[in-house]
Amino acid sequence: MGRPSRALLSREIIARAALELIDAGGAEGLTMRALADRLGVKAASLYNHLAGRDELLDALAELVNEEIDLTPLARADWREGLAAYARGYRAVFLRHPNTIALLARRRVEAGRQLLTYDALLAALGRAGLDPADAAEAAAALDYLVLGSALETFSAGFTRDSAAYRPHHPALAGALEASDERGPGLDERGFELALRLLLDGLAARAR
Amino acid sequence: MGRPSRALLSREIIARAALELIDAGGAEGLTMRALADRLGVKAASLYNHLAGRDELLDALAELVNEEIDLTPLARADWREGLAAYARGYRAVFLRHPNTIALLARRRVEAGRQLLTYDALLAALGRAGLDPADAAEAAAALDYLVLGSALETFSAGFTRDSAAYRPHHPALAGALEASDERGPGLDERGFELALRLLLDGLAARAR
DNA sequence: CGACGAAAACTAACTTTGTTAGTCGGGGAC
DNA sequence: GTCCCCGACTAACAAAGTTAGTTTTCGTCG
Repeated sequence: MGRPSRALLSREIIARAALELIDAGGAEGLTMRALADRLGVKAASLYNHLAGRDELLDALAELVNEEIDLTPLARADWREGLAAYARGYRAVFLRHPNTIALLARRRVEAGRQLLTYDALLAALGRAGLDPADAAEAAAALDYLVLGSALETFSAGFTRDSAAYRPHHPALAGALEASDERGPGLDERGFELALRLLLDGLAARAR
Repeated sequence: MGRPSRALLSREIIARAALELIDAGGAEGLTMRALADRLGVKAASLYNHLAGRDELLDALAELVNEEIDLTPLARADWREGLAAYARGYRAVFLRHPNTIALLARRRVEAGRQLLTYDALLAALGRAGLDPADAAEAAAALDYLVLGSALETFSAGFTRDSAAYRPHHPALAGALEASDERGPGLDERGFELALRLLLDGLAARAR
């Protein structure tokens, strides 16, 4: 075949196809051959644009991280800004749940990461925290946001809540009471944690 | 060779060797052949005890989760109990950081997981939360604990804090101020989040 | 304008890894 | 004492990541 008139691939095109593949078929579906197939190309061609699978995952991590909206961090109302940022972060991983296993613990494109933390710390400064407190608060927020993105608390409880009563009464009672508030325990738990954290920071800032 | 006088392997022996391998050499080092080598055995023999690699990861997840000390959750002082549990959980993953990528999003041995959540919810009930609030609080704690176990906030900042000043002034200021409090930003951030969460829950319980 | 080198696709094949099939020998059950 | 099952083995396959070497096109430099 030889070189085509116009390039069929690019780092970004490949990463987008990889994300689609993972969203549709889970993390195990992502193989170099399957990815090449989806792009109408042979696996070896991918290596003209990426050093290997590991760099593919880097590109994927970049792509997903770019979906996170940083603009809320610039808002004048620091509290609403931090909350909106945290919700947006969580939403991205709810949209791409299958990427989590692949991207957990992967260091993100440095530039964007630094930008994010700088904006986060600036917002915390605006909240009235001194810089050392702001550093700790940023770490705290980071933990909450990442944890809530990774974990689905309620997914582990597949049975009817009554079935837990014999051996796990506290669990059964909590699940039943939560059901009466409607679905969305995960989200309510996230919102609770977010509120308590921001309340605490506001109090500390005074 | 035929069958040996006494079995060389067992599900648990294999899982322990796998954990050692991962702790020493990272997640990529865990291959069926390398694992068998470490046990003085051939790879195929592992399949007499495990259905496959996936079940090996299940066994590994069990092993790591068993390291988490649940006894604090039974303490009369609910607050100290929850804090000690959370610290212990985090400590386990600090001890086995390389397992995180493998075990994130993996459902844990059902029995122990249910036991944990039941104890967690009982402690929250003792704190005075009504059951529906307790469910949300358990999710919130879960997020914090998992997030802080997975992420090392400060690991991304390898340069001297002054080097960030030109482009990321808020970040530079926060890192410098934090350094003056000594090392351990990650831990301080975790402790901050934990304190604020527990404070908030205590207030809500009243 | 023509030659040349780099880029980007290809084919073919190698290596590593997970896994399965089938073999062999020791120990407990009858 | 015989039987048979368990748990080790050897051999081999398939899938996946990767590399080598080929071909064709494009852009650039005389």
